[in-house]
Amino acid sequence: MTSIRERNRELILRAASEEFADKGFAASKTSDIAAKAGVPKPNVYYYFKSKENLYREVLESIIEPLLEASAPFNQPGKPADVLRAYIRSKIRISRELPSASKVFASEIMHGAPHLSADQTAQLNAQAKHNISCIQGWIDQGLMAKVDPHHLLFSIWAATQTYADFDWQISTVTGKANLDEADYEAAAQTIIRLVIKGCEIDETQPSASEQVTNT
Amino acid sequence: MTSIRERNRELILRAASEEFADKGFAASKTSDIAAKAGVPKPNVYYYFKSKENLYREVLESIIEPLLEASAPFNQPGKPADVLRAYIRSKIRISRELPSASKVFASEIMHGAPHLSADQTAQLNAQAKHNISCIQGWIDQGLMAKVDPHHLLFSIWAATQTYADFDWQISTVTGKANLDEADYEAAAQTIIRLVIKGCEIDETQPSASEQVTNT
DNA sequence: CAACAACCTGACCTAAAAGTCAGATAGCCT
DNA sequence: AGGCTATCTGACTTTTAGGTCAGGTTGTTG
Repeated sequence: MTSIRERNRELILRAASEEFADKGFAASKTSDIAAKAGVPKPNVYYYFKSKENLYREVLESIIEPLLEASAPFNQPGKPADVLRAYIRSKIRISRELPSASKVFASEIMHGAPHLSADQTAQLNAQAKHNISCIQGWIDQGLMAKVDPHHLLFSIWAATQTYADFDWQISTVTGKANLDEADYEAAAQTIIRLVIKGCEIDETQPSASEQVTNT
Repeated sequence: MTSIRERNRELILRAASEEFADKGFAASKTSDIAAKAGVPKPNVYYYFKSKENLYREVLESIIEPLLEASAPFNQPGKPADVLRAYIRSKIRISRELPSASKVFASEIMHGAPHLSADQTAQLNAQAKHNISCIQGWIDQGLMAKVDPHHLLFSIWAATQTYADFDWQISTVTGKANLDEADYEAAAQTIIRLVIKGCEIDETQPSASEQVTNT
């Protein structure tokens, strides 16, 4: 059993996630990560070749959950149902993987210098798919003409914010940690904004009623 | 005229904003900032005592614009008008002060370790005011019962995202830089979500029609 | 119970980047 | 002009943190 290896890698990865989330890549010290994980510094280098490698593994750990959050878009469904499920997935990630979420956000903020071309492509492809899915709904007259790009940006931002800006959220709400009810209220607020915002205006003729040109 | 001083400070501050926004505080080198500003490194230390000081000044530069963005909440107005104006102010900041915005976001993400107690208090007081303003509208039956905290968080997130996650926005939209029309579309999308989301449901009795209990 | 591999560790090395300084130069005021 | 202050600068010091290594310990397998 190589469970020593797995256990230690896990400990270090977890410590690294928190440290990178707290301070960012550059400001995090491998010695602090080692201390937090309860192992001597050279062990960090024994299991992960370098600080950058360690960082990349942390980053990698969030990619799959992020892609999976788009699952609702990958099967047919009514706009409101898909969007609702998507928002809930996104909020769940912010809640359950706050450190990795923050690391990812920080990475994106600085231009994704550590993301591989492949990872970028995967995320981008999924985004493109979600956008065309929304555009399809609009074209079919199933939802209002809300710019799909900006709609998605708003959903990403509103859901990510619970991981990324947890300090601000804590400060403003006065709670050190949000509980189940808070996350539920957050999800419901975002869902309401999105679903109401996507509802077809009675005054606006739906696309399907309009003449199609070219 | 001490315009040499002012000019140089300005050059360095601008370079520092960009550098800190791009790479974050820890990963930014004072020598790079100096190079970008076109001055020798010791001049950076001559005008600003330390890297941290320089950072704090960059950070400070965004506080006032941020507080000012809440101006619509500080004068009477209908919910929809106030929220619309607020969203436009926020988007304008993301567009016109992208670097400082990013530095601020990064600072908040990492728990605001460089913000003074006073600055924190000011920002928090304004947030509290905006929240109670929204709560007031709800109590008066002027808008739907949307949790004011989460509503604000969503607005902050959705508007900030155009500065913070510009890389993502560029990648997904395929445009290196957003133009006037893109920002207008962004503003309109967010405004639509917020305003529709805050509209009173016909099925839900307004607060003013309900019995008040202590 | 060897002997082989995996794992652990304190002490060390090195590079990079923050910060300093002594002395040069330029602007400004009387 | 003379002198006083502000500004500039190359070369230097110091600190910090990433990374290494030789040798020890522990586990595992025939």
